[in-house]
Amino acid sequence: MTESKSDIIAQDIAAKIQHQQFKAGELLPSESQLTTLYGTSRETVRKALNQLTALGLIQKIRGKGSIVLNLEKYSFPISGITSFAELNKSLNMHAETKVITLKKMVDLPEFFKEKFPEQKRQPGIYVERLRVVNNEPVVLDCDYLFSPPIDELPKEAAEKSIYDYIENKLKLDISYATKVITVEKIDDKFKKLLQLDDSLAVLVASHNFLNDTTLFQLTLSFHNPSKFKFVDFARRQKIKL
Amino acid sequence: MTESKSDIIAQDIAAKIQHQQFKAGELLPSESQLTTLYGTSRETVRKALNQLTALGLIQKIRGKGSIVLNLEKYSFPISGITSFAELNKSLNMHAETKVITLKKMVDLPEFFKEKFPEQKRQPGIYVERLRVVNNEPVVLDCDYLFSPPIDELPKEAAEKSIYDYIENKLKLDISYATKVITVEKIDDKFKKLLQLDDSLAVLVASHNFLNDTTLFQLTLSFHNPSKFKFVDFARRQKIKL
DNA sequence: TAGTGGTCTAGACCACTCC
DNA sequence: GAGTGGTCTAGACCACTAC
Repeated sequence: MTESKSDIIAQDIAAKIQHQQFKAGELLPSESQLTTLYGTSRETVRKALNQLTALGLIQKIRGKGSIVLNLEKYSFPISGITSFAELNKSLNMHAETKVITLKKMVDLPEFFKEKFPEQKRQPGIYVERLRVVNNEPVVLDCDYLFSPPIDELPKEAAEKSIYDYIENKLKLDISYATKVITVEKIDDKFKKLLQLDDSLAVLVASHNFLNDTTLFQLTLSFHNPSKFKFVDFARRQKIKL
Repeated sequence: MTESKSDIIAQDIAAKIQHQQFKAGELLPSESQLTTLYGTSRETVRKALNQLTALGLIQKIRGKGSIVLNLEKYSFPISGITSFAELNKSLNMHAETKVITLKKMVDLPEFFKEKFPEQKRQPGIYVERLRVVNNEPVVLDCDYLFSPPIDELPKEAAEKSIYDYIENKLKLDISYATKVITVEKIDDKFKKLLQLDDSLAVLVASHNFLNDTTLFQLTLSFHNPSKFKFVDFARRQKIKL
């Protein structure tokens, strides 16, 4: 799990952008300058810059240079697969997580089967957690973690960060996810937990995969519609499907 | 606007995946095989594969190979900035677009100013379009195209594809966008157009930029909540912000 | 014309999987 | 040990911007 040179360079530049050492609207040092600065080859610098481009931190313009984009102005996209604990940390929210349920099961809960009809019977761990920000319930996260590869889940891990536990204790390699966002009617139990007037909630359903393409987790997140906000940064596709 | 070798290779492999010439769950030819197959260097092949990885078409596993992922199973993510016309084409929907309004203005409409309070006064073209699928109204798209760079917009372009007009007629280079998804109360006019019972709609607000970081378009899309579906593919971030 | 980013190459070494 | 992908290099040529 050693970091590559290009990752380190990307990290470093990203940090300097966030600390306003490189300011929005200004140009980064040129690729050849960065090459000598970091003592590496140009292609390696370019890989780092490409990561920042994909994230929306910079925009490269041929013949000119790399411009630092203004994140805050159009709202910070924190995409990728990001856990609540990580979000919490990077946004400095005052937030807490209440674990409502945590139990082993031999098969998926019924409402998971409805939303994920393609899933076969498999044992796992079911976790229900309420996210509370400024004393208001914001999200109800329902997770089903398949066993194997996840055979145990300590309560502290569910309270703190399941992803941290999976990556650092179990040494599993979380890689990618597919998410589907819809608006759905929810049942009274969840309605009450989220303190909703209406029975409509925003549902984010996701499949989460390890590096070896193993599906290790299914998630159903029910969001209070009035608190829901999803921010995305997208680049125009060159490849047509 | 010539296509690079790596783009062509990525296109080619993507097409073969879609036509099931490379099937889900199977391995692609190895990088060295692809290198000889396309008569290019390995780094070029790797750039192509990296694009497919970012799109979620394949997963690379060290020591093994590149696995073709199963798109349909977890719902086809069509992210990036994709226009309705392009979506329509790639999904084979029976859809039509009704242009409700198309006019030049000296400043943003009032409700745009509310949603985009940071915007300054600037002339532009305001377009209101209703997207109808299977005779049901699905989305109301409200666009404000800044002049410059967009000084004219023929009605046919609004009916067919604004993006096609901007890219191919005006030769402008659409590059990236930031999107924010929320749930909002909407006014009666829009409620009626979308034939909603409720006054809640899903709002997708986006800033759209050219390659040179010029903001050329603001969009407010009001979605019928019962028809709304947003699909996303995300990879775990290596860079922490 | 000088400087910028965009693409491509041929080769090297490493870490990992599989047998 | 043979084959896979991951990283890095030094150099080349091109297209574009700015002056």
